[in-house]
Amino acid sequence: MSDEQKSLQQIIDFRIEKLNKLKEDGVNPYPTKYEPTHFSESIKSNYNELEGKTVKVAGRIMAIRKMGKASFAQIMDSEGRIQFFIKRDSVGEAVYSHFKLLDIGDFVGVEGEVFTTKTGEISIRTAALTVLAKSIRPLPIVKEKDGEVFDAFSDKEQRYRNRHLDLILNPEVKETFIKRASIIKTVRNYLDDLGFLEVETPVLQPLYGGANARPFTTHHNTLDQTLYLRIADELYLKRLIIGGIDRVYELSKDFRNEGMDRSHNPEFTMLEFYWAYADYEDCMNLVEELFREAAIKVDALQVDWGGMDIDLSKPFARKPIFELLNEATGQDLSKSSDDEIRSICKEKGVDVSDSANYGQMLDELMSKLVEPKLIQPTFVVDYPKATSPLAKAHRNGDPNLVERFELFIGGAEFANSFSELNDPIDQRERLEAQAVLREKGDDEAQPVDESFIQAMECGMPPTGGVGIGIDRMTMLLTGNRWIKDVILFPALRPEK
RNA sequence: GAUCCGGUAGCUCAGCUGGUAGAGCAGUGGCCUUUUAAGCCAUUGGCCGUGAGUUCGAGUCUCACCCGGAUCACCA
Repeated sequence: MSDEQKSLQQIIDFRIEKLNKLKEDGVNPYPTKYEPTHFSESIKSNYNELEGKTVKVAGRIMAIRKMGKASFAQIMDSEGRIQFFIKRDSVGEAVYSHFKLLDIGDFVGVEGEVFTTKTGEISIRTAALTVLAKSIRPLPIVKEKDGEVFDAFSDKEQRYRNRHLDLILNPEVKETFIKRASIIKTVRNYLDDLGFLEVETPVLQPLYGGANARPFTTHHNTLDQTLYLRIADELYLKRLIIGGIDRVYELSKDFRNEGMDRSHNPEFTMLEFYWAYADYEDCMNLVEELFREAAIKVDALQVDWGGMDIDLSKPFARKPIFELLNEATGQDLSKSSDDEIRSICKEKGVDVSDSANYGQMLDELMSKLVEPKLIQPTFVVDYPKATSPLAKAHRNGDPNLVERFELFIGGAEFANSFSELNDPIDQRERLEAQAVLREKGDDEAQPVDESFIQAMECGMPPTGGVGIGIDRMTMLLTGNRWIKDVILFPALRPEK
């Protein structure tokens, strides 16, 4: 009996039997079309006008309560659920017998007048019942009373592996993805209105760059060429800035061949935009407004994120990284040597590898001591040059700093931005320094992209650039703590 | 990658210090013409994640592996 469990097969067999009975009785269980006139929730909210009127609704049967010669059942459509009442004396023996062959999970069309039952539930008194699709595999049964849910379909593995069931049975899932679409639409509209041009750049790249991460590798047969799935769009978008597209953005899937956890999925959605003649402060203002705009659209100006009350309505804080680090360590790290910083790491119980350089140690101190405390939206500004090979040196003349910010909310990073480096000689030196790191075994350091540097040598205007993790933004604005809950089909190990 | 927790019927779960696998829902057969976790009677359904081991005997104990989750590590 193949790999199906016996009892499941039994259920399926029964359903196929019913399917065949319907066919034998001249019912097409899979017709081509049905035209509903109304949806469930709008019927309820417009009851005063619709009472006694005939409506047609279509949806999936989610509950059946049979009482001999009359029954109640509930169908779910795109708006919600509504109950219909079906009586043998009203629809006739034949139709009623067809109804009795239906199961939870089947699609039906119901036509009848709107009324209220004795117990006060707005319902449809069925005059005509149309089978729209018979299901043969059972749905998990979830019941509910007074807001309390029984036997919830809650196993995370099952939910992610069977997203269709998750969507049917856990209404908040659909809600999250409706909001996700709304957030993305808001982002697009916002940038479009400012004159940014949306573009598409290669996913398959001969050389990857624009971030520090390990890539996925693939191979083009005809070209007999190794290609990488992009880890960022940055270098291509800057070529467009060089080419004269002064405001440009891309909403794209990026791919990073790294660990997975509650905030990392191997493929994820990233917004990057580049803005000629602007600097990182302009970008900061834009990002702040963009977040607020999106939050308003999905009603999340104040949002509970895993017990943290995040307030996006107030101006975001802006703090230099060394101010935060100095507060956290009680030392002026901007004036400390590598060895001094190493001993501070030790003192504060922050693990760093022996080979960690200045930038990596500061990174580590930030992520252990500072970032978890950045609950309300905070722009951390003015990063050390060592970890920012694509950012412009700070205008204040400090040779160790670049004009860069990262946005932290609820202890997590949401955006990364800088005044883009447009000095081709400096850029070449910095990428070559990355290449040295690479040779020393840092497989996340970026390779030198000669054609990118050559493009920059043709002249690149001063530019502000930003990357925003759209999945994380969605997590925040929908109150979800797991990236898997904002990605419809998150990466999972294959089922054996 | 490390540690911990979990995997038992289609679903949600119980199963004590080893002694022949349980409930509710769903399903099936009845009864039931205003129910709503509908109800009542009867009833089907298990490679107890996989594989070894210990034992007279393993869902239960040991080991390995697979899948998921949590924490940490790695990582924007």
